[in-house]
Amino acid sequence: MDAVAAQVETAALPGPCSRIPVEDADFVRQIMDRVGDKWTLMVIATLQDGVMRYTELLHAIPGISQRMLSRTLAQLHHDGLITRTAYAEVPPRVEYALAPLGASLKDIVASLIDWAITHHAEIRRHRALTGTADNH
Amino acid sequence: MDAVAAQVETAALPGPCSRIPVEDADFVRQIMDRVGDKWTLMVIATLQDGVMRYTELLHAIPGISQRMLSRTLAQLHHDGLITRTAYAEVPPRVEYALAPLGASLKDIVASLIDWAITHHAEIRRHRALTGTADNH
DNA sequence: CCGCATCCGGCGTGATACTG
DNA sequence: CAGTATCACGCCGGATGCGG
Repeated sequence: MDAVAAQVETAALPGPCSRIPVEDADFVRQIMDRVGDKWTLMVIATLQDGVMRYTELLHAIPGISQRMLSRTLAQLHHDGLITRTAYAEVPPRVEYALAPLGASLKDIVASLIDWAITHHAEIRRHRALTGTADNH
Repeated sequence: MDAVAAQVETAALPGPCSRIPVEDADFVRQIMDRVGDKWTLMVIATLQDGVMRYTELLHAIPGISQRMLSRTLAQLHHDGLITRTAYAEVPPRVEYALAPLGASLKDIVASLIDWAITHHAEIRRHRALTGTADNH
């Protein structure tokens, strides 16, 4: 956990990055559109474990639909974050894994998950305080 | 890489998703639903600089609508990630800033942005290769 | 049989206009 | 200036069907 945190700090250290360069803001937004998607994050997080098949992912990510899984996998593959290996066999088998580019996101996503596990109780407490108002 | 092989073996173990504790998986998903939202990430990233007003945020985050900004700010405030300070004055003034809980996410979000800036060129290149950037 | 493209219903999302 | 109400559109999810 600390190792991961250290990596995060290392990545965040180049201080002046606190403000997003205006000329990069658009690119950042585009990337965030992909990476900042809940299913994308969940898929990458799940693929941390290694090679997985379509149905495995479908089962490992509760609540995701086949449509969204297919689309997310296609996007990730299209962006070069994951690799897709299809075996022309019977029964058919398709295996997904993190490409190097996706692996570079691994630590960050792991940090996010770590943060979620660490702070979810606190968030739920805050939600309870602010009022029941569970957002739609 | 040997590390990759190790991960494959880990995945081969019976049971999905060994990284995320099963009992926390649901919580992780819930948190990811919030944190894994593009606007949430953009708002937190923008608030890294410090205190900001509604219109400032609206202008600082290209493409966000008033509705989504209000909603996102309300959610973040509801979850205790940001603070909301309203001055009963004319003209009205509302200032938003990261709460300690949100500040704990700062480094991770900064890493994400850093990653986006570092790799967006590579992603765009992959997109061009995979097909004419055509999303069916 | 698994992987995934397609079709349709419902809801979240975004642009505009309006209120305090 | 800060935020809400309204409406039309586009995206998400579930079921179905097909190809390999």
